[in-house]
Amino acid sequence: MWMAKMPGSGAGGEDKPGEVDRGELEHTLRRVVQRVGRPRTATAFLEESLRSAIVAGDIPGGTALRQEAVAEIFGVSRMPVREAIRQLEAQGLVEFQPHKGAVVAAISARDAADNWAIRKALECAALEYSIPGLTEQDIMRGEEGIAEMDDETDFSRLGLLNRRFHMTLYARAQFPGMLQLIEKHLIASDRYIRFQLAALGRDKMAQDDHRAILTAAGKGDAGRACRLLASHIEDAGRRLVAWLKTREG
Amino acid sequence: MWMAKMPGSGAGGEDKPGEVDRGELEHTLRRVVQRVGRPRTATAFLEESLRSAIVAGDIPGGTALRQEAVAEIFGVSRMPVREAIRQLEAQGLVEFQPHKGAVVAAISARDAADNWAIRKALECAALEYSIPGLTEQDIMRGEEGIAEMDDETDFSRLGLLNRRFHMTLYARAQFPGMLQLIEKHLIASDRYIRFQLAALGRDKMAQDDHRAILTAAGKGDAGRACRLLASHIEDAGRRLVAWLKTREG
DNA sequence: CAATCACATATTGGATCCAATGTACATGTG
DNA sequence: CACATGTACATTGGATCCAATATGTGATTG
Repeated sequence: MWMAKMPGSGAGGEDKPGEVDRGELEHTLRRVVQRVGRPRTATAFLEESLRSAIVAGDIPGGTALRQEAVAEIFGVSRMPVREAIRQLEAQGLVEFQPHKGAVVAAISARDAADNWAIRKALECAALEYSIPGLTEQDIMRGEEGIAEMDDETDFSRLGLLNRRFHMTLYARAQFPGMLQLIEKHLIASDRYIRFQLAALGRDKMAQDDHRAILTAAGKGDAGRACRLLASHIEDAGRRLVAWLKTREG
Repeated sequence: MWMAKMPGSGAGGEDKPGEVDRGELEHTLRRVVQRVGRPRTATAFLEESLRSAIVAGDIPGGTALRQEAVAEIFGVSRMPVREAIRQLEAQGLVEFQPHKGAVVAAISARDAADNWAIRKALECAALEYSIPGLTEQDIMRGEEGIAEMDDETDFSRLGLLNRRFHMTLYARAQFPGMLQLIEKHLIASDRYIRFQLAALGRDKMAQDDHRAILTAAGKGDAGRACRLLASHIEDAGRRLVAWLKTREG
């Protein structure tokens, strides 16, 4: 059984400068293992775990993912690690170079700008498609989501709640692939949001935006709702990118 | 062996600009080979080949991709096949089930509607970002592209030219990730366009659309260009989806 | 002394083998 | 006869081994 022999083998923690701290990576990954549970294949399990750890910021950008190290930590061979890393590369979470290996994609102002521009385009379109189909129940769920966010103090859950709120707005759009693409980019933006939250604290204005958007959507006023959503995303993106640029420079 | 080795590839490979005469030949050779698309790894080679074959319609939707069979055809082991299939799955070109295998994603009206909705949202946004930066040279290149499409009779090249034309329109948007996403969906839509072309023949109206969009973009009239592009994509999508639905039902 | 080359080492890419899983078909039982 | 079960086969998942490639270090040579 591939998960049985987790502990024991990799205890010797040698930390060379400029490389991954094996002990720390091992520790965080083990925590993630608990959270994710065990799916049908080792590859899927690794993919879930690594993605979760990356978007949660547990593995910082720039970290090299050595196949052998990851394999030992999870108690599997290098092969499922390779396949999982391939998948993560296609999802843009790691950068990969043949014969050199994979590193966790670094957080950058450029990527953030990209992500927010894409989100703005897709989410506004999805909202427009979704509004005619929104039910009162959807609106109620949105209000509950906003209230939950008001009460939430844990930054890591805040990202999840924010994502869920946005997705409820678009839930009635007829395009499942579009929704999947949006969710993927919302997950990616979680990394950035959490980064900013940790440094600047939470942003009260976002909640006002959320309320206004939901109200407009509830009235079926697609034009107003889309304009509000556009500036909601654009403002957040602009603030984030500006802050990241000061950090980079 | 599945590919020829590069001559002299073992050397240090540092390219010093200026006087070093020796390494220049090697360097230029390497660049040429790279532009032509020399695959660095078997996995990359398989991914390219399979994607090209799927997009071109050489492998029809629904076809099961047996790892062993593909491996034999390409003269490699199953492992690079597995990794390539993983990548294709992440790109949405094949559907994958654990322990069952991969099948080429089927063409469906539903997926087409999804693809066109996503493209409309993303391409309109990209055009708006790009227009302020468009140069006269870009416009000229667009005109050349339109002319090339007028003359082209080969359907498979027509898709490439159409894609290139669209991408020139968006080339000046500062969001590389957005452009990459658009190109990915343009490639996916090639499958559908080719399908339709083969059945219905080519669509003359699209060329009029292209000219009108390019003219508006050349004048810097972003509003008009975006409206035209939106209806260009929407019309084509609607016609395609309607046609696919009659085929399915 | 600088540049280059040769060699050692670490890491990934690919091949082959074995195990696990799913499917099809035959067989037994109500 | 319908349905459950067991078994054989096909196919994929994972482990281990070997080969190819990149990188770092020290010797050599001009």
